[in-house]
Amino acid sequence: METGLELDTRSKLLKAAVVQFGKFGFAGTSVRKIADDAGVNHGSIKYHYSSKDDLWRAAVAYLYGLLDEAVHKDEAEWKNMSPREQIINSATNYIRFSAKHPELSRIVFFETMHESERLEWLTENFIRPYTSRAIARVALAQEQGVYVDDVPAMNLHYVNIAAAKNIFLMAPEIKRAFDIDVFDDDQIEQHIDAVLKLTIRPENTEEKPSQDGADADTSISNVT
Amino acid sequence: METGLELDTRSKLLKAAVVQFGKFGFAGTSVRKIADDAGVNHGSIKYHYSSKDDLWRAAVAYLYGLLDEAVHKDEAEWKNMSPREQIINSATNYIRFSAKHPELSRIVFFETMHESERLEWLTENFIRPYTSRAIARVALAQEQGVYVDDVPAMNLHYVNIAAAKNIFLMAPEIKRAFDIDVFDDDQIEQHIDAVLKLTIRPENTEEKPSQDGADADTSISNVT
DNA sequence: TTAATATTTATCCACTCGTATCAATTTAGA
DNA sequence: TCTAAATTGATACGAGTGGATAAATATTAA
Repeated sequence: METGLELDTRSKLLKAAVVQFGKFGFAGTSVRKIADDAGVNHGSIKYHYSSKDDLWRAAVAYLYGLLDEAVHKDEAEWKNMSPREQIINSATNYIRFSAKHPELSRIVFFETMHESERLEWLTENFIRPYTSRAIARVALAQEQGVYVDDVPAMNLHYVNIAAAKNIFLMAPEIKRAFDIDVFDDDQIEQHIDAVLKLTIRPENTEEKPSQDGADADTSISNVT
Repeated sequence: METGLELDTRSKLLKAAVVQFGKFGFAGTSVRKIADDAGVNHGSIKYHYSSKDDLWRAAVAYLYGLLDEAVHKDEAEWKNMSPREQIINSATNYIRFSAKHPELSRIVFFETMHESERLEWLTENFIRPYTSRAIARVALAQEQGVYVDDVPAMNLHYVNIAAAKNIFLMAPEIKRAFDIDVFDDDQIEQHIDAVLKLTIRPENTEEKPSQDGADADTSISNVT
């Protein structure tokens, strides 16, 4: 049991749970719908996960695992990169993950405006440690001249992550209102390029003499 | 009936609905809880609003009314302002509104990832017209040098609004994880200052000769 | 005061929810 | 093959849901 390899009822339930919780949140999701989507009897949820709450936690932990994997997948190469390149690399990976799994942000968001044991668990186990590290990285990058430094690191951090993922959270709206699919690869790359241009300081602002602005486009977008 | 002045059952229900729908979304909110919060019998909802759905629509329309009012409250003075000052003014008002009524963004967000008649109504009546105008304004401001112009207006728009409001949507998280209340007036002003610094081009980038960077802080933050 | 209307309250109903229970079935080990 | 465990399936239950109905009360007009 629990080898991590099974692609059966248990993992089918997890996948379906990610989708449903991502769309409707904990309160708006019914375990019967999850079971239907997974193609299994709803009694099986009680067996594989002791409750709806447990299934929700499993879905969250699964997604945070994917996030961590995605953002750090090039970590081995960071030692060969400048601070600037590291930031660009992790930001790019974060944006790609946000496009691939908007569910995580949504699930967190659903829980965010009211007290609950779920929120407590979420904060202690994921949000606080994750955000603390992220803000520290932002502050460091500010010192290194990668970000502007006349703005508090916390504000900058929340602007950064919002800039990165908001467009994907709005995706159905945008599709509906303007018939643009922001999950198209082209759109994703365009958004990466836009966010990096908007959030990261031009390379030659302070120290170096002006180099050349013409190919900033490619230099900023094709790192990974 | 319906004079717009009554501060009674009907408006008490509306206020309570805004709060509840903002916290839990349509699916997660029960009309009984709304009635309890308003201090009235839940049967009254059927009387004043014909259904939960109607009450939700009324709450949305009410909030969009407040938004419009907030963003355009200085519109009379726009003719005396430079394009840059207009953008700063409306952005500032938008951020203040986002701090005062994070419910609107949340309510929209709850509906955003799945099809429904509510989403259709929302898109047609509010999102599409509102966003179209906003993106057009962004594009114009790009031409006028207020925003950077090497980024598509749509991406810039979604980064802008995300940067403006995300921190307030994360408020309970931030309070919980770092004990910071982003709704404090100081925090709000700090955030306005940060967002304007991050999204709006420095005044002297292109045309003018470099003037002075020292008081950019006050010049950008105290407009309204 | 009286009659008509507007509003509130108290129940009721059909339905969905999460979950508990237990039988049926499949799988694995001897 | 036989047995025990693991897994799945069918059903039931109490709680909570939105909405409907009609009685009770408050308000207004005559």
